[in-house]
Amino acid sequence: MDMKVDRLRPSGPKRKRKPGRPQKSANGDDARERILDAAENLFAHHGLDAVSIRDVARRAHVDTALVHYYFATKRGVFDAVFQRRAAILNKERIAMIDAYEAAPGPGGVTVEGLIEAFLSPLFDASVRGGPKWKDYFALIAQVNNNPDWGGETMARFFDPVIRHLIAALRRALPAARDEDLFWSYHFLSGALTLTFAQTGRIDLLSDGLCKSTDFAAASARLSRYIAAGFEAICVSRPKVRTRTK
Amino acid sequence: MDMKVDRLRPSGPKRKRKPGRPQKSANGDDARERILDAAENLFAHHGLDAVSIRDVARRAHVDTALVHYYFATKRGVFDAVFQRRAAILNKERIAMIDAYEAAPGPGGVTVEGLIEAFLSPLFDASVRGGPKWKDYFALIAQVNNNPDWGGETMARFFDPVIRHLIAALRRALPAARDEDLFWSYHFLSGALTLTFAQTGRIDLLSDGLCKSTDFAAASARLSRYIAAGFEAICVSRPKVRTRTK
DNA sequence: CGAATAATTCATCATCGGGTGAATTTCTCG
DNA sequence: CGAGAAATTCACCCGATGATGAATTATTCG
Repeated sequence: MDMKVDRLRPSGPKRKRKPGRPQKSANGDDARERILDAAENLFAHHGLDAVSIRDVARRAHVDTALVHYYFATKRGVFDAVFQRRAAILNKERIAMIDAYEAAPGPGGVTVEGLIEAFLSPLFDASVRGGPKWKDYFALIAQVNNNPDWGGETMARFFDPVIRHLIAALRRALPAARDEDLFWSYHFLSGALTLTFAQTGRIDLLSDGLCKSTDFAAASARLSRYIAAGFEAICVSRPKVRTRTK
Repeated sequence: MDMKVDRLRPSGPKRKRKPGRPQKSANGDDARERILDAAENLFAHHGLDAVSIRDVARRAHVDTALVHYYFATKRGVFDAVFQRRAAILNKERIAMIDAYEAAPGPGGVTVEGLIEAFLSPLFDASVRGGPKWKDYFALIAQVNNNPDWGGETMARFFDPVIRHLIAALRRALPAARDEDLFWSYHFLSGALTLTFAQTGRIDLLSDGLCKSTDFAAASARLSRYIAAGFEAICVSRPKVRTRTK
């Protein structure tokens, strides 16, 4: 329940190996990577607090102390997991948005096109990147909905991309008000997040007709759905009374 | 991390007090209620696993053993919290949908009208019901996104209402395919859930322009947004290619 | 009142969990 | 090889945690 952040002891090797030499093995089979993979999987499926460092160590076939050696603290493990794939992703997403804006289809820049550009790296990674990427997105889903430190963490890692998207949307919807854009993005974020969480909810609700794991089906619908929402909120403003009460 | 469900010992009093006599106090100040309130608040803000029974007991000014006396196990506490407000809510929501279908506005039943009927009891409770209701919804947000047991739990408590909504939507959108309806609802669920989670994310993203706690602002936009999404996905089907690859 | 039952507290257990310092093995490079 | 650094393991601390049985107080009702 408490959330200590002080780091009393440095973690990891004091002096890095000289760069250029192979780090023990070229594939991702170092203990460090194994720990990250194990943590990613467990955190994604059970949540940060439900998983102990011992669980992670066991799954990585590694001693508990080694986890502390590399990451100092449990939160350190988490941050490392979170960080690992974020950078790759963000670079791709910004590139996609820019590419689309530079060369949209014949009709010019559309909201749907922007949303699609923003989302496609995510769905590409989860559909083609294998189970580890799916785990990672499930992890993000957890964080995004954590009322304690989720907002702050997400902001720290993903705000640049999102501001980039919103700026592009603002250009595509010049009449839109900022509040409407932010709330519209917020709803997008929620819809996306629940999909990534893979809760099995839709499987139960639809009696098996739809599958939580079927990101292709979600991807085929989400952009249109969200684009329509954006346009409904941000384009015509007459019916939205924002001065509430 | 484990999820024991076996209940070895019965919980609570073996014989209930005879009904009709006041249960110690008319207001909600019994220990039992205090425990539920404390748990609701703590679980909502920090998540189930991040909160100990001791935390709950401390906050309720009650001995730890009393919590076990009433609810046997930690999960028992959680279920009781979850259950407490669900029944009330569900009854209201079904009534609202039925009322709207029986007497829609001049234009007949619309998707937006149905969504609004479905959502209004929630926003009413959170705006007018005080902080405990807000806590409760934050709790639901946690559950809804929990990949471990979230889907199952949500289904157990809320599926009837949702199936009711979907049936009504099917009538309003006779051309819609079921997969599209389910996925559309899924996105609605995610958007709603993230709003209820109150992560402070939108506050950071919008530099304070929007507030996570401003459910009125969310409510003013969500129905239109979602209705537009439903219509985009469920009405015209040409562009959606569901047979992916 | 007084017995029965409910509500509540106390003391305690066994385990888990994060974290740590020292020891041990493995690797790298001169 | 052999010194030094990195990687990994071992043994351990100690507070927190879920849970429990017995004891104690409060309440109800005949």
